[in-house]
Amino acid sequence: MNYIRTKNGILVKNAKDFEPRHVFECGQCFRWKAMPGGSYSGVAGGRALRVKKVGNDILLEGTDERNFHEYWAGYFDLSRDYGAIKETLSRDPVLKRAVEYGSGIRILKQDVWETLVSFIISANNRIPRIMSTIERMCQSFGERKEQNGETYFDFPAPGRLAAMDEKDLRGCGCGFRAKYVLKAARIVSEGRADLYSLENADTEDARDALLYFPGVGPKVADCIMLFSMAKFDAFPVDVWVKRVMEHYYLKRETSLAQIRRLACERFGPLAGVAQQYLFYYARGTMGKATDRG
DNA sequence: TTGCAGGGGTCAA
DNA sequence: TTGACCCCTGCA
Repeated sequence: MNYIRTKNGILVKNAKDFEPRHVFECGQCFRWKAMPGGSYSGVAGGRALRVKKVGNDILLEGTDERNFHEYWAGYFDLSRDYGAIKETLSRDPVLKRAVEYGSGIRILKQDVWETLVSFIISANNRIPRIMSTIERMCQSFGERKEQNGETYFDFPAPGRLAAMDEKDLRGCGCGFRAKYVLKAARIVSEGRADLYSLENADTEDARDALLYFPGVGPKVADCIMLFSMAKFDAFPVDVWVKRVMEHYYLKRETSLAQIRRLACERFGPLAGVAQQYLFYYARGTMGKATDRG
């Protein structure tokens, strides 16, 4: 990819398949906030960043070239050709519309531990509350850092959360998910599961391993694999994806497991990317979407 | 103003 | 297969 250094950041040139609003509001991440003027501000990988579209370019403010290469280029999946992915998916007439609607979506490569906890919290929950719960957890238990005079908080490490009580986590707004987060933290910090090795496992094996965590069912496991392990054949089915799949493809009430199976057959190794376009399309066009950040 | 249903699922029975 | 689960919001 092409980029130039600026005074306090990196300008990625001709990033035509990168629209910050699509990337940050398609439901894959919870720590990016929309700022006045259309930029997004967030924390990932222990680093703070501001992201803004400038014409056809993307300005990443608050990083240097080293951190850009070490972290952000991978996080934003910048080496992948989403134009080619969209072309392939657009052979399907429904996906063609969905891809046009969310043309700037990219699948982020997020931290596995943070993604595990975030999606445990997402169960039967709404986006604004998920975001505020995670932010409170970070402020209460995450490492405090400063960058250009601004304070931000890292996502708390497994050992840090493992040392807490259930009531501490309830205090952050986790609700009934507090016990799941706590147990997951203890499993990871005690070395009973190696989250980061799952990236190298095949999708079915990684899925089985994730289902071992309390609070992780089929949908959450698929989200973790798609949004932190680049397993693009994972197809998370939530109510919106169920809705859009039944409406445009299946024409009848269908079980979650069956929708997942049919989608994987139909979309193959790009099923997860297709899911993101369909999800964003459904959220924007099908009925009420009152809880969008 | 108050009350109630329901939400980007999972668990347990 | 079904109800309970935190708690906040929208709506009657």
